[in-house]
Amino acid sequence: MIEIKTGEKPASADAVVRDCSHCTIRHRAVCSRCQPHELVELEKIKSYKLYQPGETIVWGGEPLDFVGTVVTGAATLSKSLEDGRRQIVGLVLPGDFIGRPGREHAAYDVAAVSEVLVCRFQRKPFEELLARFPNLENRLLEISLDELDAAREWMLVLGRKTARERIASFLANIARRFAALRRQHLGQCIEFDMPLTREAMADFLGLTLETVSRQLSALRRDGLIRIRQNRHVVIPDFMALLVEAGEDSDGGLVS
Amino acid sequence: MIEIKTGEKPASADAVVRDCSHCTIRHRAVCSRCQPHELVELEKIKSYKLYQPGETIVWGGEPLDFVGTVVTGAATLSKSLEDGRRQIVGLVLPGDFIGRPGREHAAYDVAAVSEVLVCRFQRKPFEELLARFPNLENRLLEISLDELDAAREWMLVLGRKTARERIASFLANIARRFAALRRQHLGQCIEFDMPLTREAMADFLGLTLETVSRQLSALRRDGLIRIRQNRHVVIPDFMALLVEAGEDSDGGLVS
DNA sequence: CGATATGTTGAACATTCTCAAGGGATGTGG
DNA sequence: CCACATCCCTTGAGAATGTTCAACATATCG
Repeated sequence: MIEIKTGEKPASADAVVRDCSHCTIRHRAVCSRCQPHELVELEKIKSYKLYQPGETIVWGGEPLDFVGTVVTGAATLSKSLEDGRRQIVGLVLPGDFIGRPGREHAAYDVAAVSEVLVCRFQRKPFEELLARFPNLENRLLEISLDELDAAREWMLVLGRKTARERIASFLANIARRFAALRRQHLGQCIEFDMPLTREAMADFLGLTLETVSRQLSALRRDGLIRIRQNRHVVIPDFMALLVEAGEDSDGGLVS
Repeated sequence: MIEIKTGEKPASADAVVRDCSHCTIRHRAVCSRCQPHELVELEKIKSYKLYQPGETIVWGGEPLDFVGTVVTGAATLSKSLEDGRRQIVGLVLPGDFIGRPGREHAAYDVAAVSEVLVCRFQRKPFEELLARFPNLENRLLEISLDELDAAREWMLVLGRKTARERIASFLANIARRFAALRRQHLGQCIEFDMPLTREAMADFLGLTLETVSRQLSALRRDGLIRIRQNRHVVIPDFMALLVEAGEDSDGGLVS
């Protein structure tokens, strides 16, 4: 089974990936449909950078001269109001794309929550390749439409779900994404290390960290989840969790 | 000044648009960058359809065999939970795109809130043109990224803003979009007919219709807006409204 | 003009937030 | 190896924002 690092330290980060042919997440990345000769062009404008937990990868509003793909680790996309209220608008996991071609300034803050390895492309040359390689633009369009669907799904969570439903929806989402990365099935018992603190979960869910903590405790009491050492989450019955999330009964296994 | 119909009945709908050269919203639409010979190809797979207020344009989950652009009128994109709770995830105004190329089934409900004229393309042939015309795919990517930004902006509203701030944000949003359609400036006093009922506003804002009504009354009492006949809104001082929305002081006029 | 839709306002209630105190894990230096 | 500090998390009590239920008002449309 292919082991994909998400929270753990990649053993010698620089050595993990050198060229695209050994890349662990290329099947999901923006370059997944590129031909060998196209990859050669991409590699010319590519560089890897490792970010430490807590480090800011992109400052919202600042000029951004690269785009790229997260290879290992987890990062958050967030927006804030002037008085400090923060909303996390996306969780970036391995294979996910960062940055917006065609835009000078970043629209969001991007922050590493664990150690994060990013495969970065200089933005301007990348935009030229986008125009030249339909395979690249195709895939970026698909990725963007998927993220749009995910964002709108989350609007339903933020606008209409209760605190308990939000927590359950969030856990189910994370479980789905980790299962996809590990190529696991969701029918069985699934477990993972929660990449976010309670405070970050609250900022994702539009709640306070106290409410997050209370609802997690409630789900634990009700036997829907188990928690070890605050961060390790076990979901014994995924379908039962989906019911708590207020989702379609079959929404978890299709697609 | 160019008059663009949004809420009003288009005088003889079928006659308004015949060929793309007279289209009122082509500068904003998915086809805005197409060359004349590309428009010829698009016109072959194009047809217009008029929807009545309240009519469903697309049923979420059902097969969808067209995509297209709204020419006149306003429609909502929404998702619902099984128990009936509803969240509007987008407001579709003239020039906006409907549907997702490459997907068999619709992800959201689309419903006309006023009389809506849609310029429809058969989905399969449209996808072929997408692959052949970079100008078309380019523009669709840009549109999708803009909608993604808008969706994430709205996540901040739903997750972190108070009822009063949500209403102010919503009014400011609508004002901005109508001003853009009419090519008006936002510095001056702006007015428009609210396309949504109080209930639909509530479904957009993640509130109840009573809270919407109360907060609108409060904004009216505070002199930030004027309302005539329930639907006609006047914003005498756009910047003051932005302050109530909790946004950057300069966020309204740039871009 | 009456009927139905839509919108407003009030009062009681509920969920979530705020403020506060304390518990547990992890890491560092003595 | 232990004491201590820090960070993260949990739990409680009171407060507040928004919801629910209800009555009434105002448009709109036949």
